[in-house]
Amino acid sequence: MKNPIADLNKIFDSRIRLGVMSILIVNDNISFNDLKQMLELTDGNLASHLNTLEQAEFIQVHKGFIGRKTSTTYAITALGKQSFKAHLDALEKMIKKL
Amino acid sequence: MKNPIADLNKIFDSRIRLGVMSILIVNDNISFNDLKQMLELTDGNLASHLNTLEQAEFIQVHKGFIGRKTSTTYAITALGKQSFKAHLDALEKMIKKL
DNA sequence: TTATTTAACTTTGAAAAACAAAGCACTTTT
DNA sequence: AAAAGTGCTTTGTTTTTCAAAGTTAAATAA
Repeated sequence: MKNPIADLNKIFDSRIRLGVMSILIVNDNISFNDLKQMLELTDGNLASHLNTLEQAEFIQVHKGFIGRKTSTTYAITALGKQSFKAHLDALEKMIKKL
Repeated sequence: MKNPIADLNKIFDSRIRLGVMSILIVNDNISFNDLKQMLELTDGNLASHLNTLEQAEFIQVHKGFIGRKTSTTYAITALGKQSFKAHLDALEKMIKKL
């Protein structure tokens, strides 16, 4: 039998990062604060998970302005979309024996 | 918007425990060694994850014999089955926006 | 104009979790 | 008798998680 977890991406073990990705895959330009409120996290915790996702090039940061006020938003990258979908596929395959 | 990760079970963050559950939900009486080989883990690592699942009462250990040789097998409990399914439902809901 | 608040972080440090390696008790195989 | 397998536990290191506090810069309230 083949190892059923071999195709799961370690980065998506964390339900927080899973949550971020599932939000970003349907919403572009979500702000730090939106994510923080949706996922009910502290600043530091969210920032560090966003960092992990950014290092992996699964998300991109956009620093922009609303008027003259800075506004940071996050978006999923092509690689992120692909990796996330691959992870979901692997999950599905693992479970489809049900 | 409702927190999309609130219903995910923290115990199933680990892809190893996810793997164990996905094997046990379809196979009863899987041995330590079977799991170890299927998931490609060291003894210590597997044992500690099995312990976590046992503490949570998601799996049960059966110590038996094959002939006169000891044989330990693992099985999912009703609670384990229920919790695992609830987790998968939560995952599905989180992702169904796709 | 001074004070407070908000956004988006970074830094720090503690606690928890993951993991490999080695040891162990017991049994079977050679 | 020696080697090997099963199912662990113990030990110790590395990694990860997380909260709290500090930071910079702008916006708003007093």
